[in-house]
Amino acid sequence: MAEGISAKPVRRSKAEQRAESLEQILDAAEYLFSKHGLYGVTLRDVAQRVGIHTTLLHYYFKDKNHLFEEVFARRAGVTSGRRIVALEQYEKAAGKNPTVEGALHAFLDTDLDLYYQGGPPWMNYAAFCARVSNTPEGARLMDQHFDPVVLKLISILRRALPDYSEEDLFWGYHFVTGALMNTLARTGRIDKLSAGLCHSDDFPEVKKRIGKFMAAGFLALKDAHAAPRKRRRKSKS
Amino acid sequence: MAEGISAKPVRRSKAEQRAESLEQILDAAEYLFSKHGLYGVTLRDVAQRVGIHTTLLHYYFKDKNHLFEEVFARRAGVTSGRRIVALEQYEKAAGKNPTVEGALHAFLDTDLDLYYQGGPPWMNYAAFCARVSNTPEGARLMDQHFDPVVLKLISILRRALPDYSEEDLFWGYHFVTGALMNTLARTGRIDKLSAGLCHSDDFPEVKKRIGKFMAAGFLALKDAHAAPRKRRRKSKS
DNA sequence: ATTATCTATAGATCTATAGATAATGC
DNA sequence: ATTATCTATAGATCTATAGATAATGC
Repeated sequence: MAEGISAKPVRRSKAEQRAESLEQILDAAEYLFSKHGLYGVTLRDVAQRVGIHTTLLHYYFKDKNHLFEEVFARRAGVTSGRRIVALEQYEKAAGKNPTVEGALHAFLDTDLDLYYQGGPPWMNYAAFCARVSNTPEGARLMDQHFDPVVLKLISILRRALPDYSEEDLFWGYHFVTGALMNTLARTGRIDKLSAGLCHSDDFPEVKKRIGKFMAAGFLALKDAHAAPRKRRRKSKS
Repeated sequence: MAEGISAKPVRRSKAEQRAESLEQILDAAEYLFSKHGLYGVTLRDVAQRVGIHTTLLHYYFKDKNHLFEEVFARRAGVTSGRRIVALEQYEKAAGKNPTVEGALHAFLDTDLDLYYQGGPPWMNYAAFCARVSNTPEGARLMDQHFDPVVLKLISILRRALPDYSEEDLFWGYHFVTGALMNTLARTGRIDKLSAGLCHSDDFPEVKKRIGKFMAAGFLALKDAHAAPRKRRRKSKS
Protein backbone atom coordinates (compact mmCIF):
# COMPACT_ATOMS: atom_id res chain seq x y z
CA MET A 1 0.00 0.00 0.00
CA ALA A 2 2.34 2.71 1.22
CA GLU A 3 4.42 2.25 -1.85
CA GLY A 4 7.33 4.55 -2.34
CA ILE A 5 7.79 5.28 1.34
CA SER A 6 11.14 3.75 2.16
CA ALA A 7 10.86 1.47 -0.82
CA LYS A 8 14.07 -0.51 -0.85
CA PRO A 9 14.58 -2.09 -4.25
CA VAL A 10 17.93 -3.32 -2.96
CA ARG A 11 18.89 -4.23 -6.50
CA ARG A 12 20.99 -7.27 -5.87
CA SER A 13 22.86 -8.80 -8.74
CA LYS A 14 21.94 -12.33 -9.70
CA ALA A 15 25.26 -13.59 -8.48
CA GLU A 16 24.56 -12.00 -5.12
CA GLN A 17 21.06 -13.40 -5.00
CA ARG A 18 22.35 -16.82 -5.84
CA ALA A 19 25.10 -16.68 -3.25
CA GLU A 20 22.75 -15.43 -0.58
CA SER A 21 20.08 -18.03 -1.27
CA LEU A 22 22.63 -20.79 -1.31
CA GLU A 23 24.07 -19.68 1.99
CA GLN A 24 20.68 -19.33 3.64
CA ILE A 25 19.67 -22.78 2.45
CA LEU A 26 22.90 -24.35 3.63
CA ASP A 27 22.66 -22.62 7.01
CA ALA A 28 19.09 -23.79 7.53
CA ALA A 29 19.87 -27.31 6.40
CA GLU A 30 22.96 -27.41 8.60
CA TYR A 31 20.96 -26.41 11.64
CA LEU A 32 18.15 -28.86 10.99
CA PHE A 33 20.42 -31.76 10.06
CA SER A 34 22.41 -31.17 13.23
CA LYS A 35 19.24 -31.55 15.26
CA HIS A 36 17.41 -34.32 13.42
CA GLY A 37 19.82 -36.00 11.03
CA LEU A 38 19.48 -36.65 7.32
CA TYR A 39 16.21 -38.54 7.52
CA GLY A 40 14.68 -36.39 10.23
CA VAL A 41 14.58 -33.32 8.03
CA THR A 42 12.30 -32.79 5.06
CA LEU A 43 13.05 -30.42 2.23
CA ARG A 44 9.91 -28.60 3.25
CA ASP A 45 11.37 -28.03 6.73
CA VAL A 46 14.44 -26.46 5.19
CA ALA A 47 12.45 -24.31 2.78
CA GLN A 48 10.13 -23.12 5.52
CA ARG A 49 13.04 -22.15 7.71
CA VAL A 50 14.49 -20.07 4.90
CA GLY A 51 11.11 -18.73 3.82
CA ILE A 52 11.28 -19.93 0.25
CA HIS A 53 9.39 -22.49 -1.74
CA THR A 54 10.43 -26.12 -1.49
CA THR A 55 10.99 -26.42 -5.20
CA LEU A 56 13.71 -23.82 -5.10
CA LEU A 57 15.82 -26.33 -3.24
CA HIS A 58 15.68 -28.55 -6.29
CA TYR A 59 16.79 -25.68 -8.43
CA TYR A 60 19.97 -25.29 -6.41
CA PHE A 61 20.57 -28.87 -5.32
CA LYS A 62 20.02 -32.06 -7.23
CA ASP A 63 18.39 -33.83 -4.32
CA LYS A 64 18.39 -34.17 -0.58
CA ASN A 65 21.56 -36.24 -0.42
CA HIS A 66 23.48 -33.71 -2.42
CA LEU A 67 22.27 -30.94 -0.13
CA PHE A 68 23.46 -32.99 2.81
CA GLU A 69 26.87 -33.57 1.32
CA GLU A 70 27.28 -29.93 0.43
CA VAL A 71 26.47 -28.95 3.98
CA PHE A 72 29.24 -31.23 5.09
CA ALA A 73 31.68 -30.10 2.44
CA ARG A 74 31.16 -26.35 2.78
CA ARG A 75 33.09 -25.98 6.02
CA ALA A 76 35.11 -29.20 5.97
CA GLY A 77 37.87 -27.65 3.91
CA VAL A 78 38.17 -24.71 6.28
CA THR A 79 38.54 -26.74 9.45
CA SER A 80 40.76 -29.30 7.79
CA GLY A 81 42.98 -26.64 6.23
CA ARG A 82 43.33 -24.65 9.43
CA ARG A 83 44.36 -27.71 11.39
CA ILE A 84 46.86 -28.80 8.79
CA VAL A 85 48.46 -25.36 8.93
CA ALA A 86 48.49 -25.43 12.72
CA LEU A 87 50.09 -28.88 12.74
CA GLU A 88 52.72 -27.82 10.21
CA GLN A 89 53.52 -24.72 12.23
CA TYR A 90 53.81 -26.79 15.36
CA GLU A 91 56.04 -29.31 13.65
CA LYS A 92 58.34 -26.53 12.47
CA ALA A 93 58.42 -24.89 15.89
CA ALA A 94 59.02 -28.15 17.74
CA GLY A 95 61.88 -29.17 15.49
CA LYS A 96 63.29 -32.56 16.30
CA ASN A 97 61.35 -33.12 19.47
CA PRO A 98 57.63 -32.82 18.94
CA THR A 99 55.47 -33.74 21.92
CA VAL A 100 52.15 -35.50 22.04
CA GLU A 101 50.63 -32.62 23.94
CA GLY A 102 51.92 -30.06 21.49
CA ALA A 103 50.49 -31.92 18.52
CA LEU A 104 47.16 -32.48 20.25
CA HIS A 105 46.89 -28.82 21.21
CA ALA A 106 47.48 -27.77 17.64
CA PHE A 107 44.89 -30.25 16.43
CA LEU A 108 42.20 -29.79 19.07
CA ASP A 109 42.50 -26.17 20.14
CA THR A 110 42.56 -24.92 16.59
CA ASP A 111 39.29 -26.68 15.92
CA LEU A 112 37.59 -25.69 19.16
CA ASP A 113 38.56 -22.08 18.59
CA LEU A 114 37.17 -22.11 15.09
CA TYR A 115 33.77 -23.33 16.24
CA TYR A 116 33.57 -21.23 19.34
CA GLN A 117 34.70 -18.02 17.69
CA GLY A 118 32.74 -18.70 14.53
CA GLY A 119 29.42 -18.17 16.27
CA PRO A 120 26.17 -20.09 15.78
CA PRO A 121 26.76 -21.28 12.20
CA TRP A 122 30.05 -22.88 13.13
CA MET A 123 28.64 -24.30 16.33
CA ASN A 124 25.84 -25.83 14.27
CA TYR A 125 28.35 -27.30 11.88
CA ALA A 126 30.22 -28.80 14.80
CA ALA A 127 27.04 -30.42 16.09
CA PHE A 128 26.22 -31.56 12.58
CA CYS A 129 29.59 -33.29 12.23
CA ALA A 130 29.32 -34.90 15.62
CA ARG A 131 25.83 -36.15 14.99
CA VAL A 132 26.83 -37.51 11.65
CA SER A 133 30.14 -39.03 12.70
CA ASN A 134 28.44 -41.97 14.41
CA THR A 135 26.54 -42.98 11.28
CA PRO A 136 27.59 -45.04 8.27
CA GLU A 137 27.00 -42.21 5.77
CA GLY A 138 28.76 -39.79 8.07
CA ALA A 139 31.78 -41.98 8.59
CA ARG A 140 32.20 -42.08 4.83
CA LEU A 141 32.18 -38.29 4.62
CA MET A 142 34.61 -38.06 7.52
CA ASP A 143 36.98 -40.41 5.72
CA GLN A 144 36.68 -38.36 2.59
CA HIS A 145 37.29 -34.94 4.11
CA PHE A 146 39.30 -35.46 7.24
CA ASP A 147 41.71 -38.30 6.58
CA PRO A 148 44.58 -36.03 5.53
CA VAL A 149 44.54 -33.88 8.65
CA VAL A 150 44.15 -36.90 10.91
CA LEU A 151 47.00 -38.75 9.26
CA LYS A 152 49.10 -35.62 9.60
CA LEU A 153 48.40 -35.56 13.33
CA ILE A 154 49.25 -39.21 13.63
CA SER A 155 52.50 -38.71 11.75
CA ILE A 156 53.60 -36.22 14.41
CA LEU A 157 52.46 -38.50 17.21
CA ARG A 158 54.52 -41.24 15.60
CA ARG A 159 57.60 -39.07 15.85
CA ALA A 160 56.78 -38.08 19.41
CA LEU A 161 56.33 -41.72 20.41
CA PRO A 162 58.86 -43.57 18.28
CA ASP A 163 58.69 -46.80 20.24
CA TYR A 164 54.92 -47.07 20.05
CA SER A 165 53.07 -49.60 17.95
CA GLU A 166 50.89 -48.34 15.13
CA GLU A 167 47.89 -49.84 16.88
CA ASP A 168 48.49 -47.75 19.96
CA LEU A 169 48.65 -44.59 17.88
CA PHE A 170 45.40 -45.32 16.07
CA TRP A 171 43.49 -46.44 19.13
CA GLY A 172 44.73 -43.38 20.98
CA TYR A 173 43.42 -41.18 18.21
CA HIS A 174 40.17 -43.11 18.33
CA PHE A 175 39.73 -42.05 21.96
CA VAL A 176 40.65 -38.45 21.19
CA THR A 177 38.15 -38.10 18.40
CA GLY A 178 35.44 -39.68 20.51
CA ALA A 179 35.96 -37.08 23.20
CA LEU A 180 36.05 -34.32 20.61
CA MET A 181 32.86 -35.46 18.89
CA ASN A 182 31.09 -35.76 22.22
CA THR A 183 32.07 -32.16 22.85
CA LEU A 184 30.94 -30.90 19.47
CA ALA A 185 27.56 -32.63 19.84
CA ARG A 186 26.51 -30.36 22.73
CA THR A 187 23.63 -32.55 23.79
CA GLY A 188 23.32 -30.90 27.19
CA ARG A 189 23.97 -34.21 28.90
CA ILE A 190 26.83 -32.90 31.03
CA ASP A 191 24.59 -30.02 32.12
CA LYS A 192 22.04 -32.42 33.57
CA LEU A 193 24.59 -34.82 35.01
CA SER A 194 26.43 -32.05 36.80
CA ALA A 195 23.17 -30.39 37.88
CA GLY A 196 23.99 -27.26 35.94
CA LEU A 197 27.61 -26.92 36.97
CA CYS A 198 29.04 -27.61 33.52
CA HIS A 199 27.65 -26.54 30.17
CA SER A 200 28.06 -28.47 26.98
CA ASP A 201 28.45 -25.23 25.02
CA ASP A 202 31.43 -24.24 27.11
CA PHE A 203 34.24 -25.08 24.72
CA PRO A 204 36.79 -22.96 26.64
CA GLU A 205 36.40 -25.30 29.60
CA VAL A 206 36.97 -28.25 27.29
CA LYS A 207 39.98 -26.58 25.76
CA LYS A 208 41.50 -26.15 29.21
CA ARG A 209 41.46 -29.89 29.73
CA ILE A 210 41.24 -31.99 26.62
CA GLY A 211 44.81 -31.59 25.33
CA LYS A 212 46.47 -32.38 28.60
CA PHE A 213 44.03 -35.20 29.36
CA MET A 214 44.55 -36.93 26.04
CA ALA A 215 48.30 -36.45 25.99
CA ALA A 216 48.60 -38.15 29.35
CA GLY A 217 46.41 -40.94 28.04
CA PHE A 218 48.77 -41.53 25.14
CA LEU A 219 51.79 -41.59 27.41
CA ALA A 220 50.10 -44.14 29.65
CA LEU A 221 49.72 -46.59 26.76
CA LYS A 222 53.44 -47.13 26.94
CA ASP A 223 53.24 -49.80 29.58
CA ALA A 224 49.60 -50.74 29.11
CA HIS A 225 50.51 -54.08 27.61
CA ALA A 226 53.46 -54.87 29.84
CA ALA A 227 52.82 -57.26 32.69
CA PRO A 228 51.54 -55.23 35.62
CA ARG A 229 54.41 -54.26 37.87
CA LYS A 230 52.39 -53.32 40.89
CA ARG A 231 50.85 -56.15 42.82
CA ARG A 232 47.28 -56.69 41.76
CA ARG A 233 44.79 -56.71 44.50
CA LYS A 234 41.93 -59.18 44.49
CA SER A 235 43.21 -60.93 41.43
CA LYS A 236 40.93 -63.78 40.48
CA SER A 237 43.69 -66.23 39.77
CA MET B 1 0.93 -80.90 0.02
CA ALA B 2 3.02 -83.54 1.73
CA GLU B 3 1.02 -83.09 4.85
CA GLY B 4 1.80 -85.32 7.74
CA ILE B 5 5.37 -85.90 6.76
CA SER B 6 7.33 -84.23 9.47
CA ALA B 7 4.47 -81.86 10.09
CA LYS B 8 5.60 -79.68 12.95
CA PRO B 9 2.59 -78.01 14.50
CA VAL B 10 5.02 -76.64 17.11
CA ARG B 11 2.04 -75.73 19.26
CA ARG B 12 3.42 -72.62 20.90
CA SER B 13 1.42 -71.08 23.66
CA LYS B 14 0.16 -67.56 23.11
CA ALA B 15 2.49 -66.23 25.73
CA GLU B 16 5.39 -67.81 23.87
CA GLN B 17 4.19 -66.46 20.56
CA ARG B 18 3.84 -63.03 22.03
CA ALA B 19 7.27 -63.09 23.62
CA GLU B 20 8.90 -64.37 20.48
CA SER B 21 7.25 -61.82 18.21
CA LEU B 22 8.13 -59.02 20.60
CA GLU B 23 11.74 -60.09 20.70
CA GLN B 24 12.02 -60.47 16.95
CA ILE B 25 10.49 -57.05 16.42
CA LEU B 26 12.76 -55.42 18.97
CA ASP B 27 15.84 -57.12 17.52
CA ALA B 28 14.99 -56.00 14.00
CA ALA B 29 14.20 -52.46 15.12
CA GLU B 30 17.39 -52.34 17.17
CA TYR B 31 19.47 -53.33 14.19
CA LEU B 32 17.80 -50.91 11.80
CA PHE B 33 17.73 -47.99 14.24
CA SER B 34 21.43 -48.56 14.92
CA LYS B 35 22.14 -48.19 11.21
CA HIS B 36 19.73 -45.45 10.18
CA GLY B 37 18.38 -43.76 13.28
CA LEU B 38 14.80 -43.13 14.34
CA TYR B 39 13.75 -41.28 11.21
CA GLY B 40 15.74 -43.43 8.81
CA VAL B 41 13.68 -46.51 9.55
CA THR B 42 10.08 -47.10 8.53
CA LEU B 43 7.75 -49.48 10.28
CA ARG B 44 7.56 -51.31 7.00
CA ASP B 45 11.34 -51.84 7.09
CA VAL B 46 11.06 -53.39 10.51
CA ALA B 47 8.11 -55.57 9.58
CA GLN B 48 9.81 -56.79 6.42
CA ARG B 49 12.93 -57.71 8.33
CA VAL B 50 10.88 -59.80 10.73
CA GLY B 51 8.65 -61.18 7.98
CA ILE B 52 5.38 -60.00 9.46
CA HIS B 53 2.80 -57.47 8.42
CA THR B 54 3.38 -53.82 9.27
CA THR B 55 0.15 -53.55 11.14
CA LEU B 56 1.26 -56.10 13.66
CA LEU B 57 3.75 -53.55 14.92
CA HIS B 58 0.83 -51.37 15.91
CA TYR B 59 -0.69 -54.25 17.74
CA TYR B 60 2.35 -54.59 19.96
CA PHE B 61 3.55 -50.99 20.10
CA LYS B 62 1.53 -47.82 20.25
CA ASP B 63 3.62 -46.04 17.65
CA LYS B 64 7.10 -45.69 16.27
CA ASN B 65 8.40 -43.58 19.14
CA HIS B 66 7.26 -46.11 21.69
CA LEU B 67 8.97 -48.87 19.73
CA PHE B 68 12.14 -46.79 19.73
CA GLU B 69 11.99 -46.17 23.46
CA GLU B 70 11.36 -49.81 24.19
CA VAL B 71 14.37 -50.79 22.12
CA PHE B 72 16.41 -48.47 24.27
CA ALA B 73 14.85 -49.59 27.53
CA ARG B 74 15.01 -53.35 26.94
CA ARG B 75 18.73 -53.68 27.55
CA ALA B 76 19.41 -50.46 29.41
CA GLY B 77 18.54 -51.97 32.74
CA VAL B 78 20.88 -54.90 32.17
CA THR B 79 23.95 -52.85 31.33
CA SER B 80 23.21 -50.27 33.99
CA GLY B 81 22.61 -52.91 36.64
CA ARG B 82 25.74 -54.88 35.80
CA ARG B 83 27.91 -51.81 35.99
CA ILE B 84 26.41 -50.70 39.28
CA VAL B 85 27.16 -54.12 40.74
CA ALA B 86 30.71 -54.01 39.36
CA LEU B 87 31.29 -50.56 40.81
CA GLU B 88 29.93 -51.60 44.20
CA GLN B 89 32.14 -54.67 44.22
CA TYR B 90 35.14 -52.58 43.30
CA GLU B 91 34.33 -50.05 45.99
CA LYS B 92 34.13 -52.80 48.56
CA ALA B 93 37.36 -54.41 47.41
CA ALA B 94 39.26 -51.14 47.25
CA GLY B 95 38.23 -50.10 50.73
CA LYS B 96 39.49 -46.69 51.72
CA ASN B 97 41.68 -46.13 48.70
CA PRO B 98 39.81 -46.49 45.47
CA THR B 99 41.75 -45.56 42.35
CA VAL B 100 40.62 -43.85 39.20
CA GLU B 101 41.84 -46.72 37.11
CA GLY B 102 40.08 -49.29 39.24
CA ALA B 103 36.77 -47.46 39.00
CA LEU B 104 37.13 -46.94 35.26
CA HIS B 105 37.96 -50.58 34.68
CA ALA B 106 34.88 -51.65 36.58
CA PHE B 107 32.75 -49.23 34.60
CA LEU B 108 34.22 -49.69 31.12
CA ASP B 109 35.37 -53.30 31.03
CA THR B 110 32.09 -54.58 32.43
CA ASP B 111 30.25 -52.85 29.62
CA LEU B 112 32.62 -53.84 26.83
CA ASP B 113 32.50 -57.45 27.98
CA LEU B 114 28.73 -57.45 28.00
CA TYR B 115 28.51 -56.27 24.41
CA TYR B 116 31.34 -58.35 23.09
CA GLN B 117 30.27 -61.55 24.77
CA GLY B 118 26.59 -60.92 24.11
CA GLY B 119 26.98 -61.47 20.39
CA PRO B 120 25.30 -59.58 17.54
CA PRO B 121 22.18 -58.41 19.40
CA TRP B 122 24.24 -56.77 22.10
CA MET B 123 26.69 -55.33 19.60
CA ASN B 124 23.73 -53.84 17.75
CA TYR B 125 22.42 -52.38 20.96
CA ALA B 126 25.81 -50.83 21.61
CA ALA B 127 25.81 -49.23 18.16
CA PHE B 128 22.23 -48.14 18.69
CA CYS B 129 23.14 -46.37 21.94
CA ALA B 130 26.18 -44.73 20.40
CA ARG B 131 24.27 -43.52 17.40
CA VAL B 132 21.52 -42.17 19.55
CA SER B 133 23.71 -40.61 22.22
CA ASN B 134 24.63 -37.69 19.99
CA THR B 135 21.02 -36.72 19.39
CA PRO B 136 18.59 -34.66 21.46
CA GLU B 137 16.09 -37.52 21.87
CA GLY B 138 18.90 -39.90 22.67
CA ALA B 139 20.49 -37.68 25.26
CA ARG B 140 17.13 -37.60 27.06
CA LEU B 141 16.99 -41.40 27.14
CA MET B 142 20.58 -41.57 28.33
CA ASP B 143 19.75 -39.21 31.18
CA GLN B 144 16.75 -41.30 32.07
CA HIS B 145 18.43 -44.70 32.10
CA PHE B 146 22.10 -44.14 32.80
CA ASP B 147 22.34 -41.26 35.26
CA PRO B 148 22.47 -43.53 38.33
CA VAL B 149 25.37 -45.66 37.14
CA VAL B 150 27.30 -42.61 35.91
CA LEU B 151 26.80 -40.75 39.16
CA LYS B 152 27.93 -43.86 41.01
CA LEU B 153 31.12 -43.90 38.97
CA ILE B 154 31.69 -40.22 39.62
CA SER B 155 31.16 -40.70 43.34
CA ILE B 156 34.05 -43.16 43.38
CA LEU B 157 36.21 -40.88 41.26
CA ARG B 158 35.46 -38.11 43.75
CA ARG B 159 36.86 -40.26 46.55
CA ALA B 160 39.87 -41.23 44.45
CA LEU B 161 40.58 -37.59 43.64
CA PRO B 162 39.53 -35.72 46.77
CA ASP B 163 41.26 -32.48 45.85
CA TYR B 164 39.68 -32.28 42.41
CA SER B 165 37.01 -29.77 41.46
CA GLU B 166 33.59 -31.08 40.50
CA GLU B 167 34.08 -29.58 37.06
CA ASP B 168 37.19 -31.66 36.49
CA LEU B 169 35.35 -34.82 37.43
CA PHE B 170 32.44 -34.15 35.08
CA TRP B 171 34.56 -33.03 32.15
CA GLY B 172 36.77 -36.04 32.64
CA TYR B 173 33.74 -38.29 32.48
CA HIS B 174 32.61 -36.40 29.40
CA PHE B 175 35.84 -37.44 27.66
CA VAL B 176 35.51 -41.03 28.82
CA THR B 177 32.00 -41.43 27.56
CA GLY B 178 32.92 -39.86 24.23
CA ALA B 179 35.65 -42.42 23.73
CA LEU B 180 33.31 -45.22 24.80
CA MET B 181 30.50 -44.12 22.47
CA ASN B 182 32.94 -43.82 19.59
CA THR B 183 33.92 -47.40 20.31
CA LEU B 184 30.38 -48.69 20.50
CA ALA B 185 29.45 -47.00 17.23
CA ARG B 186 31.76 -49.26 15.20
CA THR B 187 31.65 -47.11 12.09
CA GLY B 188 34.70 -48.72 10.57
CA ARG B 189 36.50 -45.40 10.50
CA ILE B 190 39.55 -46.68 12.38
CA ASP B 191 39.76 -49.55 9.92
CA LYS B 192 40.13 -47.18 7.00
CA LEU B 193 42.39 -44.74 8.81
CA SER B 194 44.76 -47.48 9.86
CA ALA B 195 44.58 -49.16 6.46
CA GLY B 196 43.11 -52.30 7.96
CA LEU B 197 45.42 -52.59 10.93
CA CYS B 198 42.75 -51.92 13.54
CA HIS B 199 39.13 -53.04 13.51
CA SER B 200 36.30 -51.12 15.06
CA ASP B 201 34.66 -54.37 16.20
CA ASP B 202 37.72 -55.31 18.17
CA PHE B 203 36.55 -54.46 21.67
CA PRO B 204 39.29 -56.53 23.32
CA GLU B 205 41.89 -54.17 21.86
CA VAL B 206 39.92 -51.23 23.21
CA LYS B 207 39.63 -52.86 26.59
CA LYS B 208 43.39 -53.27 26.72
CA ARG B 209 43.84 -49.52 26.46
CA ILE B 210 40.84 -47.45 27.40
CA GLY B 211 40.97 -47.81 31.19
CA LYS B 212 44.63 -46.98 31.51
CA PHE B 213 44.40 -44.20 28.94
CA MET B 214 41.48 -42.47 30.64
CA ALA B 215 42.84 -42.93 34.15
CA ALA B 216 46.05 -41.19 33.15
CA GLY B 217 43.99 -38.43 31.60
CA PHE B 218 42.16 -37.83 34.85
CA LEU B 219 45.39 -37.72 36.81
CA ALA B 220 46.80 -35.17 34.39
CA LEU B 221 43.96 -32.75 35.10
CA LYS B 222 45.50 -32.17 38.48
CA ASP B 223 47.83 -29.48 37.29
CA ALA B 224 46.05 -28.61 34.09
CA HIS B 225 44.94 -25.27 35.43
CA ALA B 226 48.10 -24.42 37.31
CA ALA B 227 50.50 -22.04 35.59
CA PRO B 228 52.76 -24.11 33.37
CA ARG B 229 55.91 -25.02 35.20
CA LYS B 230 57.97 -26.00 32.22
CA ARG B 231 59.20 -23.20 30.04
CA ARG B 232 56.92 -22.68 27.12
CA ARG B 233 58.57 -22.73 23.78
CA LYS B 234 57.51 -20.28 21.10
CA SER B 235 55.11 -18.52 23.40
CA LYS B 236 53.32 -15.73 21.59
CA SER B 237 53.59 -13.27 24.44
C1' DA C 1 18.20 -13.43 -22.86
C1' DT C 2 19.25 -15.46 -18.90
C1' DT C 3 18.42 -16.68 -14.32
C1' DA C 4 15.78 -16.82 -9.88
C1' DT C 5 11.51 -18.03 -7.97
C1' DC C 6 6.80 -19.78 -7.80
C1' DT C 7 2.43 -22.76 -9.19
C1' DA C 8 0.53 -27.08 -10.04
C1' DT C 9 0.76 -31.70 -9.69
C1' DA C 10 2.19 -36.81 -10.22
C1' DG C 11 3.61 -40.70 -7.90
C1' DA C 12 5.38 -42.91 -4.13
C1' DT C 13 5.51 -43.79 0.78
C1' DC C 14 4.36 -43.83 5.45
C1' DT C 15 1.60 -44.01 9.69
C1' DA C 16 -2.31 -45.48 11.79
C1' DT C 17 -7.02 -47.41 12.23
C1' DA C 18 -11.13 -50.48 11.44
C1' DG C 19 -12.49 -54.74 10.87
C1' DA C 20 -11.88 -59.69 9.25
C1' DT C 21 -9.63 -64.25 9.92
C1' DA C 22 -7.13 -67.80 12.15
C1' DA C 23 -5.09 -69.58 15.72
C1' DT C 24 -4.82 -70.96 21.14
C1' DG C 25 -7.44 -71.48 25.84
C1' DC C 26 -10.47 -73.48 29.15
C1' DA D 1 -13.48 -66.53 24.36
C1' DT D 2 -9.43 -64.51 23.92
C1' DT D 3 -5.49 -63.25 21.47
C1' DA D 4 -2.32 -63.12 17.38
C1' DT D 5 -2.15 -61.93 12.69
C1' DC D 6 -3.74 -60.24 8.24
C1' DT D 7 -6.64 -57.33 4.67
C1' DA D 8 -8.19 -53.05 3.19
C1' DT D 9 -7.87 -48.38 3.25
C1' DA D 10 -7.87 -43.26 4.74
C1' DG D 11 -5.24 -39.34 5.18
C1' DA D 12 -1.08 -37.09 5.41
C1' DT D 13 3.50 -36.20 3.69
C1' DC D 14 7.36 -36.11 0.89
C1' DT D 15 10.28 -35.94 -3.25
C1' DA D 16 10.74 -34.51 -7.68
C1' DT D 17 9.44 -32.63 -12.23
C1' DA D 18 7.19 -29.61 -15.78
C1' DG D 19 6.12 -25.37 -16.87
C1' DA D 20 4.79 -20.42 -15.76
C1' DT D 21 6.18 -15.85 -13.95
C1' DA D 22 9.12 -12.25 -12.47
C1' DA D 23 13.17 -10.44 -11.86
C1' DT D 24 18.26 -8.97 -13.62
C1' DG D 25 21.65 -8.45 -17.75
C1' DC D 26 23.62 -6.48 -21.82
